[in-house]
Amino acid sequence: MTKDQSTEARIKEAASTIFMKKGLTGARMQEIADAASINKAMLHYYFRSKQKLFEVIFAEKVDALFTAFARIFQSEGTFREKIEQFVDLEITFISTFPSLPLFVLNEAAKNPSFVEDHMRSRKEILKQSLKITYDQMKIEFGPDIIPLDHFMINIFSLCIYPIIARPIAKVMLDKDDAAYDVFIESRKKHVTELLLQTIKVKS
Amino acid sequence: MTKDQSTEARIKEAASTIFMKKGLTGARMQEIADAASINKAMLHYYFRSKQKLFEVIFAEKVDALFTAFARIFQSEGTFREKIEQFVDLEITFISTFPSLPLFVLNEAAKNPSFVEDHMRSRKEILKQSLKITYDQMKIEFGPDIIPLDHFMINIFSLCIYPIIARPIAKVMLDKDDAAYDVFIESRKKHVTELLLQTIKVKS
DNA sequence: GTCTATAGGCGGATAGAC
DNA sequence: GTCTATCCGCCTATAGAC
Repeated sequence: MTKDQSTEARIKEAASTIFMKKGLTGARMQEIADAASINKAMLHYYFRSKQKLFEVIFAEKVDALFTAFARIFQSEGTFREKIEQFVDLEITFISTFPSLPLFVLNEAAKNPSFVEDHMRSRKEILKQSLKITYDQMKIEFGPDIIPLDHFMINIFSLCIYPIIARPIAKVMLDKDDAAYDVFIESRKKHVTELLLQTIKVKS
Repeated sequence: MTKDQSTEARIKEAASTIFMKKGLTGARMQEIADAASINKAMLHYYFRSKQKLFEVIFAEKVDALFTAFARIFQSEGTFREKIEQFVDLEITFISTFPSLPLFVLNEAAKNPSFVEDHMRSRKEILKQSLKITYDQMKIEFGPDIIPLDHFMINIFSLCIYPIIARPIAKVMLDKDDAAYDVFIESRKKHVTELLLQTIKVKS
């Protein structure tokens, strides 16, 4: 928490860390204040209430997720290269912020309407990028390919779930943290091949 | 919350509901007491503290998950039938208790050591069942098949993630709840075919 | 075992000086 | 804008009667 930032920036950075780790209900205003090296009163001065502060942070996180995904999809090249890059970048991104998806999913589950409203405006960028890739698939492989819905969900499932399920998967696969990192790294190639191989999967 | 149960059973049922919905920190003892049609004092009489009550419930949920998975794996028949049944039963099970995986993953992330210790004793049943299916794969398809680790994680990812990501996926796929239910149902066949088709995927 | 009443403290929020 | 001091309600937990 570097001192040479505006107070508001420091608060947001601190709140981001604490909320991600403990969730809305688990976080304490005092803890956020400490992490930002200010006192509780300032939190209320800048963001009025805990709820408001949380909503600002949460909205930013959803944006971060969606824009990251959208940017990842905008890679250039052949269809194979696109998938390769997308899987690589997505796994890398989620690995860098491993608590982000669980945080979003969890708070989304607890407050569906709030989240849905916020995402609705963001999804078009993502859908459009994906559509282009999908059309490219159709040209290359013909019209009889995996439905877009399944394709989309498969990518996200295969990239994200292994990272958010780490504590459980570690135990099931008998791996320590280092070994699990290697495993996740190896999934980049595995998932890419799997996706390419299942373009013509029977519905 | 049927009245004709022991108090302890009613408390556990109520606590289960509330904790799953709101998490440890979001849940209120008063709320649990109300749901169980008793008063707060009884909660402490039976379970001493909120933390203890939570741990009992959480342990039960982890057990429920693992034993359900283990039982699902113990299906009989050809390899194809096994995969078919496993995917079908797993998606059905998670759909019936959609907040269970997110609850476990979330609390696991917040308290890794507690969870890991508890699971370590449970995992063997599951691993053994899966190993049998995998050996069957080897006999049928030869030794050059998808690594067990990836196979295992792929199954869970493809079955579980679409259900826990429902609020987000709904928006991305432009589906209402009914349409999303249909989609999840359609994944039973899709995921089965995908898994069967990728047994010989390049590592 | 079950209840009421209450302790005790934590945590979000505000007042008000500087 | 930033701080200290403080309010006040909520929430866990316990005491103690029945």
